Amino acid sequence: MAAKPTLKTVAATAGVSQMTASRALRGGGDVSARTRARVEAAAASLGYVPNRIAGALASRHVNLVGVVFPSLSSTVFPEVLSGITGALDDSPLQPVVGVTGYDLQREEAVVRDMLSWRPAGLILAGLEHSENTRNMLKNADIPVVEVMDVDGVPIDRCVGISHRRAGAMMAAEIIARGHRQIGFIGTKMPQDFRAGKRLAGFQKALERAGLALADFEHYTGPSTLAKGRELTARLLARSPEISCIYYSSDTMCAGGLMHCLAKNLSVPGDLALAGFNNLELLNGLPLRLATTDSHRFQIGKRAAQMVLGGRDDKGDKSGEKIVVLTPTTSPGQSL
Amino acid sequence: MAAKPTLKTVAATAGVSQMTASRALRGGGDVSARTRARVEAAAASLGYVPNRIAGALASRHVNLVGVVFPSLSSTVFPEVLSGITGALDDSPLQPVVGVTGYDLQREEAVVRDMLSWRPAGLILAGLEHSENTRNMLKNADIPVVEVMDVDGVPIDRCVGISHRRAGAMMAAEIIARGHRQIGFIGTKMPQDFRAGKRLAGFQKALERAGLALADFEHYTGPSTLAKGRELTARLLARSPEISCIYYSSDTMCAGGLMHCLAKNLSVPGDLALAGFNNLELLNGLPLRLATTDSHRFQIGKRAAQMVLGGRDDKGDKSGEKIVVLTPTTSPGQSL
DNA sequence: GTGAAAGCGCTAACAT
DNA sequence: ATGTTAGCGCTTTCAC
Repeated sequence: MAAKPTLKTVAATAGVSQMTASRALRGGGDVSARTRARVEAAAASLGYVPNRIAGALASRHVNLVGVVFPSLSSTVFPEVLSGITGALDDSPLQPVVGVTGYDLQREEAVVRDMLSWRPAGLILAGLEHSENTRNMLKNADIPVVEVMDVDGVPIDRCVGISHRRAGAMMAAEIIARGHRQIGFIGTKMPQDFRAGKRLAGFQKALERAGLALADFEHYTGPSTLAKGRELTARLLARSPEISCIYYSSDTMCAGGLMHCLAKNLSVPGDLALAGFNNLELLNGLPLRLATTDSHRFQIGKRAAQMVLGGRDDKGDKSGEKIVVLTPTTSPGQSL
Repeated sequence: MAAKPTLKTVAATAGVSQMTASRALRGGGDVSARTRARVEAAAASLGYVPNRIAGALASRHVNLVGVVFPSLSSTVFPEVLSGITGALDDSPLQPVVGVTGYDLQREEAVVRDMLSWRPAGLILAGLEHSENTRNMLKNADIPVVEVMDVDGVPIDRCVGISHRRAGAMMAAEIIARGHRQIGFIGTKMPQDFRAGKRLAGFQKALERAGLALADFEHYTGPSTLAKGRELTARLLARSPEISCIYYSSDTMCAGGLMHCLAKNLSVPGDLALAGFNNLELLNGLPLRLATTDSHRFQIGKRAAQMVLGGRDDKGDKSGEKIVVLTPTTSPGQSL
């Protein structure tokens, strides 16, 4: 097989200069219809695939947006991504995803790597980053959007909800329904800052009502039905007086419901349950679980719009730099 | 803020030539410890981020592996991705993900786009592609690995299971347990070739046993608990004689279980259920559902190894080009 | 161990 | 509407 054809080859085949071939293929500038057709035919016959590396180097424009997420294993971040993709779909930009595994050192490496490709913008989850990451991002000179969380000081732009507030809101719902013995099941906090903030907001609201958490369980790794079930069983075995459990994730909460189904506990009669995120999963359950919508799709969409609006070539540096969405709490049938 | 520092800036600051700075930063060749330290200090103080676009153009090496999946919304493809990431972790290569939405035209665009960045390899789901996609891939001159499915002719390399066989295997389990009135619930086939092949294998096995599908329901879009529940209800309402339903996804099957829980149907006494994939979700359910493990993590891992082994610089073109994994069927407690 | 020259494949800017 | 020149920021190659 011959060496990969370059623009030069295409131009020669079409009998025009490289520049004309370049223009013709990019559909831009003034190229006569006949010339364009000839160039396109040549490109097609040669199986020419443009080399964007060269193109990007020459034009100093890269139509890529870096997206850095802690994980893709729950449906949470893919939904944010789908908001991003949607907003980028009728733009020249394309998302490139990197995953950190909730590890700030790894995040630093991923961000460094993304920046080395000189993307048009960067979207990343959370406001907590290593010192080096923050510095790189500050000097990157591209729109940087931190998403999901607004409890903190963003580097550049930011879209999300207040997780402290989300926790406090659910606490209010729970307290209003008369629960006094309240348990919590959540991820080990240092890993997941947003879950930690929800718990903090939740506890603060309890305190203000003269209450405190009756008991809690922590876990590491991904949220699963099985873990939710198991930890619910364990928590209840140890603290049978608990009448309501707040989970840091809907998946865990659904696991709690599975425990109740298996043990014939009535919800919310014997045990009330509340989760977080408003995942699609909740729709098929035998009972509507209490949850708080985190507006993931919307967050992704707004973030992408911020990147689009914040690029050099746009004068639109005016747009909001911080967008605070309001978490929506629904009590369902489980409180 | 000053213009982004380049290698030239770093070299000047460190008082060495560009070449020496380049070598020092890449940790390669012969550079004295003192020189290296000076260069590193200069780079750090300037906040230098190397420009890989230039590096890639000059070296003609890109340490990226394109990964093209139909979707990231179920946990299926993220699990394959995690297998890929795991295998790539102690290599210089990094995955870059593209999503097609089960649309072959979009796949063509995504592949074209990826190839224009000259990745070191490409991993994509399925064996069905547009004519153009196949041609691009054939001429790409990099390892191309088609994953998930082995029922067909791969372009280059391939790792997966036979979905026809998976369907046939589950049919055998179901028939062996005496079911004769068997229903099917699955995605609209043209969209998802693998689901279609499972159904084909399933039906063929039924035929060989002198049976036929009693009834079926199709749906579009993602598999959800809610849809599983709803379609199960609809199917049973129309064909109450059905004693077993085969679903094209565990999520839908779990939705079927939710229907049974809500309607107080005993499983498998009143209705037997079988899904596909062996998703983590199954672990927390009140009952172990029958399923077939599709070995997603393993598939990702092997695919990444094939890319690593197939690169130009490796002589290892010897390795297997087609790896057929065996789907593992488990009847659980629902048949 | 270090440096100088050449060029990767394309596009911006300026001709014509 | 098309061509020419220069150069993007780095690495390869070869020289010392």
